[in-house]
Amino acid sequence: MVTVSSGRRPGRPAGGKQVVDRELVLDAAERSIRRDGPLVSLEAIALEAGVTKPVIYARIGGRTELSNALSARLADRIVQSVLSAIAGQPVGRSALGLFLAANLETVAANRELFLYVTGGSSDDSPQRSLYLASQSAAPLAAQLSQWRTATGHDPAVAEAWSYAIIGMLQLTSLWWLNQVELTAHGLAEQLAELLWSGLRTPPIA
Amino acid sequence: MVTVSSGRRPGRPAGGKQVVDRELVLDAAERSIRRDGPLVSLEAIALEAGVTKPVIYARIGGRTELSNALSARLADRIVQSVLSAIAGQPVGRSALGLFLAANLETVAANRELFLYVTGGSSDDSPQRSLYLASQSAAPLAAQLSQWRTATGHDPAVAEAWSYAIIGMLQLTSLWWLNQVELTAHGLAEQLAELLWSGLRTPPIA
DNA sequence: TGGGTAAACGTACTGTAGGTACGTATGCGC
DNA sequence: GCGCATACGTACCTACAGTACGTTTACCCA
Repeated sequence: MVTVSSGRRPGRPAGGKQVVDRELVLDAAERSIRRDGPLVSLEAIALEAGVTKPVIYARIGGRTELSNALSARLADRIVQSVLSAIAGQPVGRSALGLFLAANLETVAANRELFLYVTGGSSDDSPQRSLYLASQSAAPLAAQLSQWRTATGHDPAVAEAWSYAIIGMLQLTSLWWLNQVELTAHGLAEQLAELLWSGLRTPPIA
Repeated sequence: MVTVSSGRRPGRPAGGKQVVDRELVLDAAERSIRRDGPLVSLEAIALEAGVTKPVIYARIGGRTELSNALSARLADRIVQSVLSAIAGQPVGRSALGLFLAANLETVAANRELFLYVTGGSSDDSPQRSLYLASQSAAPLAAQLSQWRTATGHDPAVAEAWSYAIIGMLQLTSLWWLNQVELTAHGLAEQLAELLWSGLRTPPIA
């Protein structure tokens, strides 16, 4: 009898199917990050998934790719949350507040994952922040561009503006997650005021 | 004869003064980062400084502290550059444009350092982004708060807004540094428009 | 003037984590 | 029932952050 400690065993599994697929690895990575913080090692993640390191590499491909894959997950959650929050709302300050609040709430609900993705150590960290950002920025840019055109303005600013808005959210989230004495709604309102009306709020007259 | 390869030699130096002080180490770190990118090892930095690793630890204290010290340097350069750009200017959209342009130009002039500081690998990356941000955000918040009060508005938003603006700049910088087909001035203008007038630019009527 | 002490620093080590080469166990087709 | 491809674990290499310790030198006091 050669029972292995883990449930997993070497050898080709029956059915021609991998026992632990890519999604299960990502699930395990998320659990590990939630439990141990953004500094988890790949080995710990592998252990959590019930496999060994080379399997992680076969499914995902290194720490950078893992981070990208998790970025995609988080970005998707954010986008979904935002879309369902502003569904049916007319473009306007109210919808903007909902957009921001949904963003903040989703980040808060995925706190450790957000920290992992925006800062966790990797080989090319700067590019990774961009990777997460670009996934949220792309749909936003499309919306902005469309809206600018519809209101008779130049849509050329859409891309820069979308990165600006995402960057604003990313850093305020980080700041907010580290001290908080503000509800997501409260912070969203403050940001909405800035973003909707700009700094040029006229003197009270 | 026991000549050491390097110019440095062990033993207590004459004059009771350290040969390589903290500032020289930071200079060496900057040179290394500029030359080899944000992934330089501490050993490479030590070599560049003409000393060995333990000296780095004695002067600075680990990779996190090194990053913080360099953050402080970069933040200081940005603040100085911004101050001299808007000196004497009245608060307004024009000054805002100058503020943003000065920021972008300084970041571009310290490209690798910026990448190191905002993303370089460390143990607690997320906090480090905040560290850099907080140093730029603090003076900005003070200004904002003062201005809001002067114009009869609630200054409570100042802190959140300053992080929002810094975050906007941080991510747009990162995005801009990675493709650029825009001058610093051009991007600054786009951001100034958003930040000054807000999304609520009225339909053309 | 010489010996003891403290300062400064390099050498050499440890631990950890990312990434990889290789062997081995199993299922499937012929 | 025998090759062959597949899937996986074992064991390793490498790089780097961080540290213990020994050695070299200056300073100071007798």
